[in-house]
Amino acid sequence: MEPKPSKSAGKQTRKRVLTDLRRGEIIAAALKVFAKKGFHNTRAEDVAVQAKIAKGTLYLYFDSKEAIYEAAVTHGIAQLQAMVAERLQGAETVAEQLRVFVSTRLEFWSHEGELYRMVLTVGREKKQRKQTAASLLVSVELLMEILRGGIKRGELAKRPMEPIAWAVMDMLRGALERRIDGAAALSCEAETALITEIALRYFEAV
Amino acid sequence: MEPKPSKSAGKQTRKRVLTDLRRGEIIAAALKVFAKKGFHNTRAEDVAVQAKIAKGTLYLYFDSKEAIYEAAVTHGIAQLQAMVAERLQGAETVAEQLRVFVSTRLEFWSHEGELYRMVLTVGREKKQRKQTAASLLVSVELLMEILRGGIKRGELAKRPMEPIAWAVMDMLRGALERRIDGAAALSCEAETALITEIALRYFEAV
Amino acid sequence: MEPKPSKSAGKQTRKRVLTDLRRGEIIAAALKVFAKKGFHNTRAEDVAVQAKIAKGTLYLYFDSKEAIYEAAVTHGIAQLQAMVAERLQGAETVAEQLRVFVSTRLEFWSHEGELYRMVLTVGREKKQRKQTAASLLVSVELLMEILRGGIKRGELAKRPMEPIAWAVMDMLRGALERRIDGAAALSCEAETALITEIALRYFEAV
Amino acid sequence: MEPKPSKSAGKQTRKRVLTDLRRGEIIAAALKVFAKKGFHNTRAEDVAVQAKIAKGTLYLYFDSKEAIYEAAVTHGIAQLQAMVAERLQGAETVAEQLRVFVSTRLEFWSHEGELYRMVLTVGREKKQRKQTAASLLVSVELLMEILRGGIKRGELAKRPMEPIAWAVMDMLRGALERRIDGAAALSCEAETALITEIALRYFEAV
DNA sequence: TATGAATGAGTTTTCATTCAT
DNA sequence: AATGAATGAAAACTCATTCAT
Repeated sequence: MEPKPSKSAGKQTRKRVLTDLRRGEIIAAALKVFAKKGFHNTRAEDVAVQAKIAKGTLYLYFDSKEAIYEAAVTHGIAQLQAMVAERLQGAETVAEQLRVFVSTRLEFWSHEGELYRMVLTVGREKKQRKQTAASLLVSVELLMEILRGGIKRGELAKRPMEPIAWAVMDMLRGALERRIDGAAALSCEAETALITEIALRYFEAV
Repeated sequence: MEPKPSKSAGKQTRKRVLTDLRRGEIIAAALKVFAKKGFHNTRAEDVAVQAKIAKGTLYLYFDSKEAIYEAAVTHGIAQLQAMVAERLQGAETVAEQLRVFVSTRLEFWSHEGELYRMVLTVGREKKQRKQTAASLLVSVELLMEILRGGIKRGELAKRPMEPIAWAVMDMLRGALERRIDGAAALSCEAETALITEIALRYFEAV
Repeated sequence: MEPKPSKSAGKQTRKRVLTDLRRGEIIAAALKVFAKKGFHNTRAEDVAVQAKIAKGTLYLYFDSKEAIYEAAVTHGIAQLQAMVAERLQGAETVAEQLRVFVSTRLEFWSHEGELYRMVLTVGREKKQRKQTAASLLVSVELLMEILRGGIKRGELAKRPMEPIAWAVMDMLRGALERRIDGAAALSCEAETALITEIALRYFEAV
Repeated sequence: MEPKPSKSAGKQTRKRVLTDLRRGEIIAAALKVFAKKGFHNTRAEDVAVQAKIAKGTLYLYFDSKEAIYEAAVTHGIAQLQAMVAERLQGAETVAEQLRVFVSTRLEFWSHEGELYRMVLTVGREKKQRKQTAASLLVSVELLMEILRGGIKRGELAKRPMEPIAWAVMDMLRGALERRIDGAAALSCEAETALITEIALRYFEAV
């Protein structure tokens, strides 16, 4: 009935750190098994085994199997967005900004392949659809902001931006998946270059 | 393990036709419910109810819930490929062929949104991954064939084709999903024009 | 999510009869095990085993373990009340009516000892308290009706009835429990006579 | 299996007193929560929280959740019997003794409503049944002793005593429960008077 | 002595699949 | 062929009890 007791939201440093540590371990374990076998085909106990704890212990740190998934995704997304924001600091031209936008994402998810794969399988189910869509939207908006800057500074011709922004996201996603599936034909850099080029060509005057 | 014996592969015409009819009805029903609630959240009985038959009857026509999924996908893919092949007959220039390639897919899946959504959710799970990948490959190869023709005929500059082929597939997929999710910003035609243009710009001489 | 499909509430005679039969068997089995081991110490599977069906089958006929309990009680109470009402038909004097009221209950529950014991253990828990209290109230009101008739006809002195009505119910309950526990000192008839006598004495003029 | 070794049965006064203190606190806490939510729906941790100690500490003082229940009951019963014995000192006539017997019980349990409610729900389960029955028997015997005295002294007619003794206990219990459930119609005194009157009327010569 | 994180057996319930009719 | 009642394996989650600190 009562919700988990406010999960380490206080500030008792010692306990809080330990708790967060455990939660982190569980998330990592979950990532591994969810990615490998899919969310639905993974039993809560599989996660526990992977995390080397007992089944019941999971429920000391999370309310449900779903809660673990959500925590994992939220955590990953936050990390990525922070990283992108940081790297964008040093980029001045549109071309450079685009490159950062694309390559950071590509690299991040290449590392976090398990998380990515998990999002792919679970993220499309009804319940998660909104969450997934929302976080995509944030990315598209950032991208449009970048393009808008380029147009304003005259680096790009004035053309509708939204469609190409989505197209970039689509290509990014495709590249990512092929990477994670081991079916990538290009290096990270080459892939980045390609997507960037396509986007820039779209904004060349006719 | 063994597939249903009466896969209607024999030649008793009467019975075979009836069987195929039923299988088709079941597939259509499955499509509807799988797409709506997701594969895992759909009970075999839901499919049966939708198909207006009894639960047990399902198993006269399919070995398992999974088998229904597979049949549905295979069936859809085959239909699509036939349609594309046919429409390509009348297309001569690369631009026209690209347009057909893209718009046919867009239209087909827009109609078959349920099937598409199902593939999206289920198709990424381990078991189905190969099947999904294989059918994608077929499409990419067809697309490359089109591009190759264009280069040969001098309509396109000579550039590496595989990356852009995948990029087209990615954009197509993205467009499709937004369509199906009701989040599409462009009409089918506009979407097609955009993707085609991007592809062609890529092949413009520098 | 959806409630059981309106449990044989229709009128398709064949199926309905069969379903009710099964439900009855399950209730009987539940009575046995709940009474013996207590509601909480009985696993759903124990009921199934007793009913000689599989665990899952329970859930074709009832929504939950609790639902079985409720059905059993409701069923028993209804039976009892019908029986009392019927036997009261032939009773004219207060003394006779009281005798019927008491003895019918005593006999009924002696037979339905399992049900009674179940009500005793489960019926006091928060959730069921209201149900139990309500059905008691019905009995007390019937009893007061009987007494009121006696006073009106001058067979009894005019004294407050409610307290003695409850007292009769209390004695009845005690007698019942000792019976069921095998600790009864008197026969059913003697017990009935005693309680009736005590009630009547209370109404003797001072 | 063995009861806790340090049942404070030894004689190290200091430790023993402390231990008993703690046990008492735990019992009081248990009473509160068991009465409120029922034995089965109370988690060991609930008791601990109520007692403001840690979950593990419970098990330093009691072997199990059940042991706490038993201790609580035993403790309560002992208290009651001591109180009744004391108050009976000053009572000389049967009427007076009956009044004391009834009213003391009524008052005691009214105060200890939580304990009483707990006994009601848990006391009927197999394991506790004997304990409950035994302590009832003690009361009935005391009551019969009182009645026997009355008969011997000629205050009461000579009639079988056991049945009426049980009847008194039954009415007492009923009155108690209605009190605790907040459904009592009479005051403690009126209730006592009623029960006493009924018992005495039973012993009036015909 | 006190703690509370960890454990894992045990419980309810679901649902793919079978099979007697 | 068609049915749908029956099955029982599995899965999520709970909680009494233990034990390292």
